[in-house]
Amino acid sequence: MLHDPAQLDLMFQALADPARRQMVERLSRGPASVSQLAEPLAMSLSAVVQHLNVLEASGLVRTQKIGRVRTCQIEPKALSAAETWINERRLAWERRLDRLGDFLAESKDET
Amino acid sequence: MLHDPAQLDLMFQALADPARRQMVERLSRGPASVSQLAEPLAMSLSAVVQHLNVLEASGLVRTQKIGRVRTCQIEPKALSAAETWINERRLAWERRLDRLGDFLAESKDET
DNA sequence: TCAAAACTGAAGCATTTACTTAACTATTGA
DNA sequence: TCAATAGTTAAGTAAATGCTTCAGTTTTGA
Repeated sequence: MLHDPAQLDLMFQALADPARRQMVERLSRGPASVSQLAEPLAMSLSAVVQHLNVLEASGLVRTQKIGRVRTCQIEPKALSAAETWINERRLAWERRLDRLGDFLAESKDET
Repeated sequence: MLHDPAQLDLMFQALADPARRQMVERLSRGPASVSQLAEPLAMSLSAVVQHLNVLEASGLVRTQKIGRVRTCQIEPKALSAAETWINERRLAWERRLDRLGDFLAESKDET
């Protein structure tokens, strides 16, 4: 599950659009309806729904419809998958730089 | 600089492709030439160069050409911009959930 | 009851993406 | 010197993206 390439594709792709990031920012401050998400965005409601579908497919956002209102909220776990991938890369190159540092320090000692 | 939407677009877009993530993973273990990056990928060298251009434009990767070999390495600072954005969202909803928890606890007291 | 509110879905369109092949330019090692 | 190596660039293409408009469907409040 974790590290599924296709899952990460969808996640990063979802975050690669400013409108969708804005929607995620809004939702990180609390649940919202589709209309509320649309309000600050300069595009049709239809376009917002399409962005929302992308976010939902990526697992970043979960929605439930009650009556005629669809309420959206962030799925915290999903975001951490992206975070984990980035952290692992960072760890890898930090470890590498440490080893490199050690190597250089040793080389210096050997003069 | 930090939080520049266009910059984040490029970054997340760059990470939204499995081939490019694989290249980043390879580079997080140390510098590599274009051919070395291409070796595990089932696509033409030309395609790899194009992916590399995307990574370079996003700021995630820096390259320098010496002789006929282009050597590529990760730009650590760039990755942390994406990390920061994600962390801020996580912080926002964690704070919100805390407040919500407090509110629910208080409501309970008031019975 | 019935118009307004809140979406939803389909079709169309311009742009971007992710490749391909092919032709090209430097560098280098024997 | 000169063929192999390493990469670059351009052109073409199929598919995906990010919108639009328009024509629905449910719900709901007066």
